[in-house]
Amino acid sequence: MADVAERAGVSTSTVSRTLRGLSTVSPEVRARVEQAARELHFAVSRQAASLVTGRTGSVAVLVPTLGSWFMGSALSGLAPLLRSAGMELTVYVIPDLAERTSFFERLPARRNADALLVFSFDLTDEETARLDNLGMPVIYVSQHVAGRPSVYVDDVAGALRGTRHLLHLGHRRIAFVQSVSARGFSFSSHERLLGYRQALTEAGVPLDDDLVVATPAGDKRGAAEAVGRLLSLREPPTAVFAEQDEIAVAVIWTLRATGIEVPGQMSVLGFDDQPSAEWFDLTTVAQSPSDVGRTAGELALALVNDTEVDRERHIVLPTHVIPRATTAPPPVTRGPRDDSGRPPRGRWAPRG
Amino acid sequence: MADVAERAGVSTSTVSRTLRGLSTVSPEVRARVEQAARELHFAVSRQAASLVTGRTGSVAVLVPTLGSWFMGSALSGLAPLLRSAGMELTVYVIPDLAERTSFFERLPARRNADALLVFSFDLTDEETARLDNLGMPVIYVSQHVAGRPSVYVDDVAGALRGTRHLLHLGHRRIAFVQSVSARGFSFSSHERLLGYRQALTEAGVPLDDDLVVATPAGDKRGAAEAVGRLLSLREPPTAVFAEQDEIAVAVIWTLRATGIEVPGQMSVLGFDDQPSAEWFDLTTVAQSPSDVGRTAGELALALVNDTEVDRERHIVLPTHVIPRATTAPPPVTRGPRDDSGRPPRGRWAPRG
DNA sequence: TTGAAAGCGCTAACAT
DNA sequence: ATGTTAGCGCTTTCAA
Repeated sequence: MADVAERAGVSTSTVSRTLRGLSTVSPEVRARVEQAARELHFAVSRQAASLVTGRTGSVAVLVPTLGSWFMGSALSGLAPLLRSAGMELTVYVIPDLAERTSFFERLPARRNADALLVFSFDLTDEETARLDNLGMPVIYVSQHVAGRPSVYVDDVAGALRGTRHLLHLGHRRIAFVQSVSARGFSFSSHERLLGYRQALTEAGVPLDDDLVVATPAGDKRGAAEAVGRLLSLREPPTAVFAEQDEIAVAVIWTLRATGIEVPGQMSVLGFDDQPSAEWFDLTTVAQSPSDVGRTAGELALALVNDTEVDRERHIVLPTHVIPRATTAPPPVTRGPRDDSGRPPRGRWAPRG
Repeated sequence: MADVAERAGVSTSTVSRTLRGLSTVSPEVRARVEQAARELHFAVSRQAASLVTGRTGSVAVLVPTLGSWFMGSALSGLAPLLRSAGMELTVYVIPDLAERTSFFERLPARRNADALLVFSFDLTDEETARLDNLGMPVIYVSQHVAGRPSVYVDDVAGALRGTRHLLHLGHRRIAFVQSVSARGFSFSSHERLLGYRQALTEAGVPLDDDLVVATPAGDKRGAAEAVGRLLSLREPPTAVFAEQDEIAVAVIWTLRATGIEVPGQMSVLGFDDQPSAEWFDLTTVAQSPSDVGRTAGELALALVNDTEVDRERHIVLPTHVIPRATTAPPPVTRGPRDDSGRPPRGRWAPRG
C-alpha cells in the first residue's frame, strides 16, 4: 500500500480511504490512486486490515460433507450472496466424529471469521455452549436450536402434506422409510416422521410402528431389507413415504427388481426434489436448499452488521408436493386380508 | 496472547513458541502455557500471524459451481487433506461471466491465500497470465495448462476404453453425445471426443460427424432432440456414448419413452460413475473426483512448502470402465440398411 | 531456554 | 480533503 501511495503521490491513509470507497476523497486523487493500484496489481491484505478492524471479512460454514445434493445446493445459494457483500467463504468439513471432536476442541474458526453457519448437525448442549462463546454470531441451519438464530425447512409440514397426498389417493397402509444417520448428523428425520404421524392421526388412521423402517441412504442392500420387512408384514403397505429422494429411488429399485409395479401396486413418495427425482418421475416433497443457504447468509450478514436483528430469530422455509408418476391410488382389493388383493410376493427377498 | 502469557507467567514470545510446537520450550513451561491457553479458550489469530509470516494458512479454490457431483466430490477429497495440514479452505464460486470478469479483475485471492486451485475453467491466455502474477502457486485442476502444474483425469484414455468396450460388443455405428457448456467452463468434452475418435480409427470404423450431437446436460428436451437426430439418420447408431452420466440418463429416459429398449435395441454408455449411474445400472467410464481433489491438494501443499517440486508437473489420473446393464451386443440385423433390423421408429419424436 | 523489542500492513483517531 | 501517528496481535531477530 505504501508503494501505491508513493506512486499516486499521497499518504497511505488516502489510499486506504480510496480503496474502501469512503467519500472523503477528492475525485482527482481518487482517480490517481485507483490507477496506481491497478498498475501495481494491488489488493488489500484482509489479514492486515482485520487486525485493525477486528473483522475478518469472511463467513465460515461448518458442514458434514460437500458431496450431498443438499449441501451443494445450499452453498451455491449462499456463495453469491457473500460475494456481493464482499465476504469470503471459508468451509470447515467435518465428516466424522474425530474431526468433529477436534473442531469443537480447537474451534479454529475463532477469530478467523465474522460469523459461523452450522449446517445439519445434531449438536450436544455442550457443543452449543462452546459455540455460544465463540465470539461471533452463529447461525444454525437445518436444525432448530432454541434461543439461537436458526434457518430450516418446515419438515413437519412437508411430511404432513406428503402423507396427506397419499391419504387423498386412498392409501391407508402407508409406510415410512427413515434414514439411519450414524454420526450425529441431523437430516430432519425426526421432524419428517412427526409430520407423517400427524397426518395419519388427523385422518384417523392408526399408527403402526411396523410400518416405520430405517435404512442407510444410498444403500441398495439396506433398502432391500427395509422393503422386505414391509412386504412380509401380515398387512403390507400400499404406499411408501421415503424420508429422502435418495431412499425413495432405492425403494423403487428394489420394488421393481422384485416385480412389484410402481405406482400400480405400490406408491412411492420422496422428499427433497433433487435432480434425480425428475429422472425417476418421482412424486416428492420439494424443498429449496439454495433458499436455505441464501436466507441463512442474509441472517448472518445482518447479525454481523449488527442491524437490529432478533438474535433468536427462527426462519422457517416452505415445502410443496410435486405430483409425478410414482404415486397413484392403491390397487383395488377385494377386502382387507384377502391375499389376492396384495402385491405379488414371489421374489421380494433381498438379493445379494 | 498477552493474557495467556500473563496467566502462565511467561512472555508472549514463549507462548508463541509453545503454541507453534517449537522444541525450544522447556516441558514445564510448555505445560503451564498450554493449560493457560486452554483455560482462556485461546486460539491464535491467523490474521495477525500471517501479517508476520507472510503466509495466510489457507488454500483457495476457484470453482464454477458447488452443486455438481464432480465439484462436491473433489472438494470432499480436498478438505480433509487441508485440515490435516492445518490449512483452511476458502471457496470462490464463479457461476457466470460477470462474476468471472470481476474475479480476474480484482483477484481477491491475492495475498489472502497461500495457493489457488482453479477447477474446470477454460481460461483465456490473458486470464492465465493474470494468475501467473498472483504471487502464489496456482494449480490447474481438470484442465491441461502447458507449463503450469495441472491435475486431471485421463479423459482421452477413458473415452478410448469406453468406445473400445462398445466396439468389442460388436457395435460399429456408435454415436457420441457431447454436452454444450455455454459459459467457458471445461468439462473435458474435447478430450473425451478425441478418445472416442481414436478408438474408432484404430478399429477401422469410419468417423461420421452425423453421429456426434450435443445437448445441455440435465435437460430432457435437449436430450430428446439429440436422440431424435440420431434416430432419424439413414443409418442410426446401435450404441450411444454420452460424455457424462447425466446425459446418458437423459438419453436412456428418452429412448425408453420412445419405446426403444436399452440395451436390447440400443446400448448406452456414460462417463463419470456418479451415484445415479448405479441406480440406472448404467455402464460407464468411472473417474474419481475425490482423488482429483486430494491429489491437487497434495500438489498445492508441496508447492506452498517449496519442497523440491517440478513446477510444471502434470498429474494424470486413471479411469476404468464399469460394465453394467445398459450395454450389450447390437441387435441382430439381416444386413446393413435393412429396415427390419433397425430399432422401431414409431414414437421417437421429442415430446413436449 | 527465555525475554525485550521491532515491525509485518493496515485502519482510525487526531491534527491540519 | 489529506497527512501523521499510534497501535491491532502476532512472529522473529537479538540479547541474556
